[in-house]
Amino acid sequence: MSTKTQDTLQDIPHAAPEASLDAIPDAASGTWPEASSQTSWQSVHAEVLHRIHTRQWKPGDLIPKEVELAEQLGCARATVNRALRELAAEGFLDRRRKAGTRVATHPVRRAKLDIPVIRLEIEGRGQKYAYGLLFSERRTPPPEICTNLRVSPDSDMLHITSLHLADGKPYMFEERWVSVAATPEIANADLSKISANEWLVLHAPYTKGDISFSAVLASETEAKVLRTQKDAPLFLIERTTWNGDHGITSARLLFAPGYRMHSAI
Amino acid sequence: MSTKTQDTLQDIPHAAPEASLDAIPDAASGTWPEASSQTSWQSVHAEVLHRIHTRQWKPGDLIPKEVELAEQLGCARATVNRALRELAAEGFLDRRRKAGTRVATHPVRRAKLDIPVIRLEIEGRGQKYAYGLLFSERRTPPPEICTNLRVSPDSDMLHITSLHLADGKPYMFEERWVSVAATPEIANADLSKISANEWLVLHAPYTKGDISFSAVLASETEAKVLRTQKDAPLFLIERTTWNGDHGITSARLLFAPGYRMHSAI
DNA sequence: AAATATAATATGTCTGCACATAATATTTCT
DNA sequence: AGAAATATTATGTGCAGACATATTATATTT
Repeated sequence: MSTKTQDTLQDIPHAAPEASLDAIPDAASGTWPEASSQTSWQSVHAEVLHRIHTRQWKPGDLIPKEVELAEQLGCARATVNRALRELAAEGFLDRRRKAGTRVATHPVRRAKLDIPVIRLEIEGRGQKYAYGLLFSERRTPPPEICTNLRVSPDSDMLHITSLHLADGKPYMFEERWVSVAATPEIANADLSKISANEWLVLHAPYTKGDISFSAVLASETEAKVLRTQKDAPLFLIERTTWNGDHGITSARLLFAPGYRMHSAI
Repeated sequence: MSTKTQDTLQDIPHAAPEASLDAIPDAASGTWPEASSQTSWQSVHAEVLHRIHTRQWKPGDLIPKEVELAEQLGCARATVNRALRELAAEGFLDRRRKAGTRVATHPVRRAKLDIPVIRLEIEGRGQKYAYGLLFSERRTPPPEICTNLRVSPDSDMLHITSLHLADGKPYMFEERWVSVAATPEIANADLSKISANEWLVLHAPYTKGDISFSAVLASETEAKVLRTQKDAPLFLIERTTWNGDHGITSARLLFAPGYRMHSAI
């Protein structure tokens, strides 16, 4: 899967002394598009990453400053800046204003977890999605929800449990509390048609959220709903969101045994 | 008013009536003083996010084009571009070249999981970290590792199991296979002093990685090592990394009961 | 009417320049 | 010497202008 990045790397080093921004003749490159003409920030990104990977620059090393690199690679400082900024955001570099840029000593790997709406997750795998509303009531929340969402014990809330299925098999069991005060319109939504999850995504924006992952044992009822054994190991996602100071919703998502969440890093 | 552009943007936050504005806790909040008379991309970022949160721009809506926004907010297009680009990267916006920019209909939330070296994770919580090498051998890998790492069944590998402790209590049980061919120097490392995890971070860069999370039951031996019961629910991280086409290492990280991984979104 | 070429357009990126900011290095003062 | 003021410097950000590229909209041809 060596894309053209490799090639561009090779190209970078020879920086034309004069040739400023004039159209570089495509020369012999006529092969694949977007190959040569652009000494882009992506090339710089790739080149720097390459130097890190080949250990020309080792963890902790101070790398050349932006102007120097720009000169070396034959591009503008802004371009180098863009590349280094992204690399820093990805955790490969540490940058500090007057101190310079160095290779991260402890590459805190940032796994980017895309957490799509459950329906899309299932459909994305080519399975058939189905959804069932199990239970719904409007009442005051139990203490732990109050703590979680930081709402008062007498708030008006919706308590919903539902089941998401993939190809007809139980996939995820959702138990959710929604603040009606924060999103009054949900009282009118037909939650047997659209999942609360999805409704909220479309109608209740949030500014802040919290998500946690853990492993738990299936209780008797949970096992029954998910059609598995009591004490089966279940993957649990707990999720809470706020809009400003308003607690919006708090959910417990229990996945059927065998569920694996994964990601590239 | 006075000059030309400068003032306009600082005013933005006030543009909206009442309430929700103060809901933005951090970010630009502190920096309202006249200090920066220039319009920052962060202000634009905040303003756009604000309009999304207040549903002036709803999911699916097409928002003004960059030049218009730039004019509206009194800044350069590059500045708007930077803000919108970040918002798109964060999953709030969808952008396509001639089609324009619209509010994401299914805000795929990106949880950024910081996965630090285990030692730092523990020390970061103020606990005392300890590490013990349980077992180490050099041999050919079992089939599933071959598949995982895509190496041949007769490759020279290191098989290591170790235990990480927090405040003296078992925290994580690690079973790892390392390709000696890919990183020969590891044969000389003293893995009773430094964990393979940490050694690899410093000496074996990788270009590609894969990580997955799931819930499993503790086997008898796993339970014993982690000082818990057989069939306890354990949080499992499986991790594999490559450098180019070379499989580097594949690890199974089993966390003691009660472990929760979490993140803000 | 369908297929194809052509124009229009919003975003993507590069450049050169200027100034802001944070941190370090140096000097000055007590 | 130690503290405080000052200079230095690498990164951070803003701007205007130009061109590149992807896509859509429109015109033209078959």
